[in-house]
Amino acid sequence: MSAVTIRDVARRAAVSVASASRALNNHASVTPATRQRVIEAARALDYVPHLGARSLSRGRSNTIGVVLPDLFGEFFSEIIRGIDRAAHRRGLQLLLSNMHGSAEETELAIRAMRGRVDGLLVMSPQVDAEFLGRNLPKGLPAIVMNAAASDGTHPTIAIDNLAGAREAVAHLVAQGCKRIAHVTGPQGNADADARRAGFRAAVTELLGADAGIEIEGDFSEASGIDAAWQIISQRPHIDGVFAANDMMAVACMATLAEGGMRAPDDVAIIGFDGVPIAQYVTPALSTMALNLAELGERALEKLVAITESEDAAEATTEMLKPELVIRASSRRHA
Amino acid sequence: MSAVTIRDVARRAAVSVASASRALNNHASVTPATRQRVIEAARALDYVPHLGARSLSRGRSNTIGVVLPDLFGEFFSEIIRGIDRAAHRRGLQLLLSNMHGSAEETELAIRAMRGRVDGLLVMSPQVDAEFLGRNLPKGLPAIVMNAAASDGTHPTIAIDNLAGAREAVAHLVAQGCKRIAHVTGPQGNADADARRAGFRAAVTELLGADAGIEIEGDFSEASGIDAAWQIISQRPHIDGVFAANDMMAVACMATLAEGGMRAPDDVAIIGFDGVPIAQYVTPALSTMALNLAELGERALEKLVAITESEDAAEATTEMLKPELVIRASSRRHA
DNA sequence: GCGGCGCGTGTAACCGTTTCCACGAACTCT
DNA sequence: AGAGTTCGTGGAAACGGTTACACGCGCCGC
Repeated sequence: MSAVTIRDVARRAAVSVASASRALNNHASVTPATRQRVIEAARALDYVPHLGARSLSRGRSNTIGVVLPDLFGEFFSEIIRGIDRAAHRRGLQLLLSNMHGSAEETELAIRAMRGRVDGLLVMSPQVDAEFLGRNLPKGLPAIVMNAAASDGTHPTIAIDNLAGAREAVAHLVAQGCKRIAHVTGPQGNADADARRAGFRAAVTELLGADAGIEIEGDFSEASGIDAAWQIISQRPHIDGVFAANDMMAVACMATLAEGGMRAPDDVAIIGFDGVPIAQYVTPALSTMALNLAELGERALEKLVAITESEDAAEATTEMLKPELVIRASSRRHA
Repeated sequence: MSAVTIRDVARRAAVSVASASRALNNHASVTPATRQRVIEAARALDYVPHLGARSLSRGRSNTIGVVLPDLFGEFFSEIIRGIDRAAHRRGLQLLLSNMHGSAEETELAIRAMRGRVDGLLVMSPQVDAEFLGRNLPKGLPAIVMNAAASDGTHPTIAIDNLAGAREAVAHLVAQGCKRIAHVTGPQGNADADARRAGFRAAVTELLGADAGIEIEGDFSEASGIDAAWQIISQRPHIDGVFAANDMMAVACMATLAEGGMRAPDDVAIIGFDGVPIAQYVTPALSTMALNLAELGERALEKLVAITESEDAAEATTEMLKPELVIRASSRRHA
C-alpha cells in the first residue's frame, strides 16, 4: 500500500507535522536546516501529498469541473483543448463530466462536482439557464457556455450565431446570389435556431423576404443529402446555399454535384463551424469558422476571474464571433 | 455561500450526524421515520454532499485519472469518449490531465493525481514504462496505454502498430505498387517507431529492401505537405504512399494532387488511425482504422478489474488490432 | 537587567464525511 | 421475571492535510 503520510515524514525528520507541512509548502519562517531535513525525509520516503485531504482543509481544490453534452468529434475536443490550455497555464486540473443528453443526468453530473471543484464550466445547448440556477450548488461559481439564453444569473460565453449567419448570407449576396437556401439545424437546438434567425433577417434585409427558403435539417450528413435533392428540385433555381453546419454542407455539396449543380458556379455554398475537413473536400468549403479552443480558453479565464474577485460576479455575456473563411465553394470567378 | 453541511441537516432533523449520514446513504438500520425526517431536512436545505470529504473518509474517490500526451484532434477525443462511456457505466468520474509533452510534466501530472483518484490511465508514447514505475505513487493501480514497451510491472493495452503497418504495405503491394514511400511520425514516438519498423519489414519481405523510402514527418498536416513535395521529386516515381497517420495522409494527398500526382491512379495512398474525416476527403482515404473508443473502454474496464481484485494485478499486455479499410485512395481500377 | 518583540516550533482545532463502538430500550426466550 | 439479543442511535475517532494560536527562546533597546 501507499499510505506514506505527512506524519511519517514529520516523524522521520523529527519535527511536528505542522513544521513538515510548512517546510514542504515553502511557507514563511522555517529554518533552512529544518526545511532541508524535511525535504530529505520526504524524498527518502517518496512522499506524495494527498491532494484530496489538502483541498478539504484548504477549502479549495485547484480543480474546475467541465460538464459537456457529448464527447464526440472535434467540436468538443477543441473546446476541451482550449480549456486545458488555460487551465494548465494556471495550474488547474480538470474534472470532466458528460451529461449524456438528459437533464436528469446533467443535474447528477453537476451535483457530483460539489466539494471537488472550485468552479464549473457548463455547456448545455438543450438545457436552459434557469435549470442551472436551480441545480447549481450555491456558492459554486459557474460559467454557462453557449446556453439558449442567459437568465441573468450566470455569466455566459456564447457563439455569436446570429452575426455569423448574417455574415454568411451577406457573403453569398456579395458573390451575386439572388435566391438562397438555408439548410437548418434541428429545431430546439439553440445554435440552430439562432443561425436560422440570422439567415431570415439577412435575407429579408438584403434581398427581400421571398428570396430565401428554409430546408429542415438536423446537422447530420444524411439530412444534408436530403436537402440537396430538395434544392435541385426548386424553381426558380437556387444559386446559393447556407448550411447550418459543415457536415451538412459537405454532404449537400457532394450530392448537388451528383445532381448536376456544381459549386461554385451553379451554386455557391457556405457552411458553419470551420471543421478541419472543410478544407479538404473538393471544392474546398467556405465556412464561418469557430475558434472553439478560444471559446474554451476564454470560458476558463472568465471563470477564474469570477472565482478570484467575488465582486465581479455580474452575469455578463461574452460573444465569440465566427470568422468568414472564403474558399473555392463560394468564390465566383466572375 | 454554500456551506450547508451534513451537520446542518442533522440539526434540522434533530438527529446526530451519524444518523443523518446513515439515512442519506441508505445504510442499514435507520427507522423509516428517521430517514424520512433526514431526507426532508436535506431537501429543504438543498443539501449537496461534499464529495471531497466523502472520499477522504471512505478512502475511495470513485474517480479515475486520465493522463494523455495531448488533447488535440479526434484521436484523443475518441479515446476519451471510450473511457467516458465505460466510466459512466460504472458511475466513475474522470480527472483529466495533459502532460504537455515533457517527462517532467508527466511526473507532475501523475503526482497531482494522488489522493484524488482510485486508479490511473496513462498514455505515453514518449515515456517508457520504467519511468512510470518510478513515478507512480505506490499503491495506485495504473494501466499503461500504448507505451513503448511493458517492463512487466504494469498492465498494458496497446495498438498493434507493427501488424497494422505490415497490413497496410501488403495492401499497397496487392494493388500493384512497386515503389512505396512511408511518411513517418516523429522519431522517439512509440507508435511512429513501430509503424516504421512494420513498414521496413513488410517492404523488405515483399518487394526487397530498396523498394521503400522513408520521408520524415511528425504527424502534422504541415509535414504531410512537405512530404508530398519530396515524393513528387523522387525518381523513379513513387506509386504508393503509406503515411503514419491520417492527418499527414490527407494533407499529402491533397498536395500530391496539386503537383499532378492523383490518387489512386498515379499513386495509391493509405493512412493510419481511421479518423472520421478520412472518409469525406476526395478521394476517400484508405486507412488502418483504429477503434480508439474501444481502446479507451477496454483500458478502463481493465483498470476497474485490477482495482477490484487485488490479486489479478499481473502485468498482462493486451493488443488492439487495426482494421484495414479500403477506400478510393488506394483502390486501383485495373 | 528587565520588558517586549520577533522568530521558529509545537499543540490542537478544523475541513465534511463515514464508521467503529458503546449504550440504552425494546424485544425474545427460557 | 431475568438474561440475552436485536436494533436504532449518538459520541467520537478516524481520513490527511493546513493553520490559528500559544509558547519558549534569544535579542534588542531602554
